[in-house]
Amino acid sequence: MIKGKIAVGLSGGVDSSVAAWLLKQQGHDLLGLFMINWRETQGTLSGDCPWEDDVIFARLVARKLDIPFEVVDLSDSYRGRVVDYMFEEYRCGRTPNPDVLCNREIKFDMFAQAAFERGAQYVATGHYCRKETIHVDGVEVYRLLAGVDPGKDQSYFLCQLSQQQLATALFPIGHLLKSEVRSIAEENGLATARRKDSQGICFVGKVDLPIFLQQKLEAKDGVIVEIPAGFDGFHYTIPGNDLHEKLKTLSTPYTYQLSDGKIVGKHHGAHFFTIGQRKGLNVGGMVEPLFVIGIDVENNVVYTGQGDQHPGLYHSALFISAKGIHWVRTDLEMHPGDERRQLVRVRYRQPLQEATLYRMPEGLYILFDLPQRSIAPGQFAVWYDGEELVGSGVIG
RNA sequence: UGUCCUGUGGUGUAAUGGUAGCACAACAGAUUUUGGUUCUGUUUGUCUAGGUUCGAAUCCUGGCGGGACAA
Repeated sequence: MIKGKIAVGLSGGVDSSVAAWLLKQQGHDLLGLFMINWRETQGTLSGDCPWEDDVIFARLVARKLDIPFEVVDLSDSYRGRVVDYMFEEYRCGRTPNPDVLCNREIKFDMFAQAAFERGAQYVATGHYCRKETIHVDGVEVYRLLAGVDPGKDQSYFLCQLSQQQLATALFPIGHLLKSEVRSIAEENGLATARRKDSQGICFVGKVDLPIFLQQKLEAKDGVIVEIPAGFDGFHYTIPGNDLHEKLKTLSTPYTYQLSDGKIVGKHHGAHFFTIGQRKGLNVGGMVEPLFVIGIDVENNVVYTGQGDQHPGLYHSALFISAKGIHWVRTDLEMHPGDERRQLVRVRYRQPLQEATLYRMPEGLYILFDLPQRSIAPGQFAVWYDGEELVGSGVIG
């Protein structure tokens, strides 16, 4: 039962506006909060202060609903907990997911604290996902479920939330379709009804990533190497009975050397690329497009393969170190030796994939029924039981 | 230095006398609360100077550039 004041994170978009409207209809005591996460314009497209327009819309909605409104500046925390992590991951040749961190570290941590300090008991957001409360052995357990709109489910971005964080979280629009959200906004005269959905890193806005990254990561000229499809280091299945060894091999990212291929171009820093990337390589004259299949930041080499069927683009397994495993459903945690069938995705909006999870002493192996395209270290693998998000982890 | 071959958009190629096409790249838009992917669209070219021809990327000559062989 929801009791007490609810702080709604108003972003100036239609989703959070409708979330607030619905709560208002239900008669809750509301507080609208707008958070500033990023104040700089360096590297951002579309020019100046993207949040200036947003805050105007957020305020309009708050006024319309007749609820108190306040702006909280969390840009220092955002820089320290999200942006610095981003730079660091890219520096290591990995591909971070700032929005997953933003939810774990900012919206459902710093922002929630700010809400609690203002007397709120709950924090509501405009995410397309649902929360359900059940009882396990007499203890309340929160389930994080996919949004009902199959095209908008955003549970992926909340994959790092804890039971504690879920306890005070509310997702008022998770049972609605995007189209329904739009029409509710339209019918009730919310100013955000027709605003374009936000894109890009949340609260920073659309950025030109290489330029954004160059604030902290320096450009270094290096070579682009094409690895032939016939390279003998690829494997999706391997013979043998030693499951553990097999999982280790299948989940290890392929590594290459200069001598494994031929130089086809130049780049300005291997750390600006990500696995699976096609655009930006600036290498033409190929029969099929080139995709990034490996990044060596030590030697500053970008390895590529030709065509979307190149074997270097696919892996049938991935590994998550023991300390990188996160259980949303802590009561369903796997222990060394356990094995479980789950549905898995390795990026937002990817259709769920059939897979088997193997918990070993050193971590968790996920073996897919079908090889998966461009699994990028640094991204989050998220596993579901049906529509319930059970756990997640950073791909190693 | 001599002989032979070759020179098409940013790159790789197609068109051997009749409107210069394709792929990749690049750029733009769409999709997308990460990165990336994907979709759609757009831009850009016959090395140069002459000649033959109704008409030349295509044939001829010179120049320039590249490659191979020769010494």
